[in-house]
Amino acid sequence: MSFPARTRASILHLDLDAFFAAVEQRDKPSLRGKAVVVGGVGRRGVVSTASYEARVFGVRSAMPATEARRLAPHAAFLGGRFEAYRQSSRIVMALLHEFSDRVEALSLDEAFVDLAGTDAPVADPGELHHYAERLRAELSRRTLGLTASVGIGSSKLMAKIGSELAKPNGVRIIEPGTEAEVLAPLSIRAIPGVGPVTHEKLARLGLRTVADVQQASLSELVREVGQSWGPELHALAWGRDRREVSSHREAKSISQENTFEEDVTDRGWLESRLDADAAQVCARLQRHGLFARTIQIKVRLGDFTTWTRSRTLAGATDDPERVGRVGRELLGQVEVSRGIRLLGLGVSGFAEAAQEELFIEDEPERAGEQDVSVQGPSLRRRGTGYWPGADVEHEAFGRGWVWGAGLGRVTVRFETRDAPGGPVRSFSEDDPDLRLVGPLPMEWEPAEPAL
DNA sequence: TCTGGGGTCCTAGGACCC
DNA sequence: TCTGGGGTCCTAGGACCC
Repeated sequence: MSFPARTRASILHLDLDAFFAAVEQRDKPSLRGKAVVVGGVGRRGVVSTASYEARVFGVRSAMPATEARRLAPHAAFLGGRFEAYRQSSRIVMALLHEFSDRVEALSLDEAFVDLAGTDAPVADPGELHHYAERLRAELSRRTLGLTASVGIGSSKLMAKIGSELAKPNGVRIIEPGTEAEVLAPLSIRAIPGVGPVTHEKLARLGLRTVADVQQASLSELVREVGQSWGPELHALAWGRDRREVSSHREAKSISQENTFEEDVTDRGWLESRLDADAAQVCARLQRHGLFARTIQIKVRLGDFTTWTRSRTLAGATDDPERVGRVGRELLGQVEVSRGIRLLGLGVSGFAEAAQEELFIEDEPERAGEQDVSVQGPSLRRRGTGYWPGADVEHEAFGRGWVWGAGLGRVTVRFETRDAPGGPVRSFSEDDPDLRLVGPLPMEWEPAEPAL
């Protein structure tokens, strides 16, 4: 870490505004200008994204859906269409790659771009502002109306702080040399990595703003938040951040987990869930040509107590039978009678080739090995049926989206992006003329998924 | 009707090795 | 008779991010 600090505003951070909700409003004209909440629609769902109209009522990301319904009972609560979000995300990432070959996607709706060495006018704030506006305009054009906020600064930290200050639908350039003074008045929560726990620890020391942390002694910070995070936090408070934009980050783990509608005490049923999870996780391993050595399960009880159990094998594998078997054995170490709220399975410790096991560890044969049919406590999940917000097509009425579903009925609003104002009709859930479909294709969609 | 799902990174203790 | 010391791997838990 001896490379010099950047002296130019050459890092750009882009953040799509209320991304999931904005895609829904774009594709569902009757929801434009309305409160829209995207998230889990089950009993135990949480909010992924709230439209700005819903935020007026206090609805926020990560909030329990029950609370969101209480705050904004009239809002549209949708289950989410990840195919559509991925589609628009690919368009945005492809656009960013036209500006620089160093793009680091942080999630579907966020990315860093390294502008150094490109034709971006990084030395001229006025020109740079125009440049960012051209990028945002092109983004809106290609995504049919989504908006993004852009921050540009001398580091990842300042670019991200900039896009936060620019929200929604704006640009903020933080000029080199002004970092510490821009940061000073902000809450320490503005620094990425400072969550509720660190916030509380620092508040107990009387530190609330970034300025407070700038003035704090290093030893005090180390004592409170640790040997690694203390010095890091102090540096970030002064705007010192030399992290590079890295376009090729390799995955370190793959996992899958499910929260059940009701707590589960049936061990056999949980074991069959682990087999299903293992199958999906291994399919992803195989798609990426990877093999894993460590298998981990995660168990959450009704009272939110969370346990993990893991085992590292002598050799790497992508075999769902084997991963499932290890998962079930790990579950054997866990008391299940209090009721399980969440069960998950993950793999890590990747290798690019399988290794022969020198010996097979203790792996008892199970009776009824092939009986893995999954049924039981209401795993009414998407994919098995209709959910609010889903794209559907009807033989006679054409394309529309699910307005409501339940009690064997589905209500559909027949409208699309550019054809608003169609009729609303109800159908039986097993009406053969009605089916789930994927999102409509988009002109700027790149041929190959960027992944 | 409290609290998703997919990740990353850090800490700390014990085993084991030299 | 007190009980070195450092490095690496493994396990479990926890903070945090979107």
